[in-house]
Amino acid sequence: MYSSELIKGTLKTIILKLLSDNDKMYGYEITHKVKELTGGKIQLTEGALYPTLHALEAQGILSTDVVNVGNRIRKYYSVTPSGKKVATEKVNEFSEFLDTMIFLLDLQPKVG
Amino acid sequence: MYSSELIKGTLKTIILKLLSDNDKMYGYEITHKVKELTGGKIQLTEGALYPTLHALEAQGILSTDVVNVGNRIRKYYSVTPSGKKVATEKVNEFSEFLDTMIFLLDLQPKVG
DNA sequence: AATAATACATAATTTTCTTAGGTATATAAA
DNA sequence: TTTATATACCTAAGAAAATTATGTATTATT
Repeated sequence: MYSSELIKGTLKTIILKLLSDNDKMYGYEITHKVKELTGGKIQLTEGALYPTLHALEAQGILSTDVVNVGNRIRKYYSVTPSGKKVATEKVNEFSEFLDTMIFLLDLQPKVG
Repeated sequence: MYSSELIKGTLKTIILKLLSDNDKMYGYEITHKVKELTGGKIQLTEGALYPTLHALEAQGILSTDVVNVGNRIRKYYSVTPSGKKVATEKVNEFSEFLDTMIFLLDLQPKVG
């Protein structure tokens, strides 16, 4: 688990990347997917996640589809057509930022 | 210039890396060095820098040496012996975080 | 029956940064 | 010579983003 300081500012980028790749996901699913993919090193908190999802929806970047699963609701989020562009830009900007930080901190990243 | 959101949480790491490599630097020098090294993509603001330097000093991670240059003062910061360990840990943690983000966002970093 | 997991949400507080200002000296340009 | 720019420190009010702590409710497991 990384110090929360490090993860600051990455939430929107992570959400938009996952939703770009997965067509539709719901909040609870996002937190678990991120935890799984990072081996528990990044754990999104609901207090940060839900307000961010709501904000992205209000900005027209995400759209929602509320589904009933038994007696429980599940709110699926998808990237809107106009949101796709924003998502790509966010990820690209983060990628450039990483390159800058790798240079600045003189790091040797593992290449996948 | 990256969106400020992206840079959030990286200030301490940047400061500690620069001071680890450069023995001693003063605040104004740090902002200019970072701007120079990143081609203007990262510009530290004084309102963020100085309080952080003061906090790191209060924590015993940095020590200061005030020098008179003409009639002006210049406050040099250095990493203390015990601070060296903190600095290394910070940079290492950031390095691991980068690897995690590269995997999570499916990025291909430039290798230096 | 009690606990954990699923699934949503908000509100108070804290952390961190931005914006905007303040002080003062030295240098370059108009 | 006055004005602007650069050097060099600093703080305080406010905004932004996250944490922590709750709250509601259903479903599955022990």
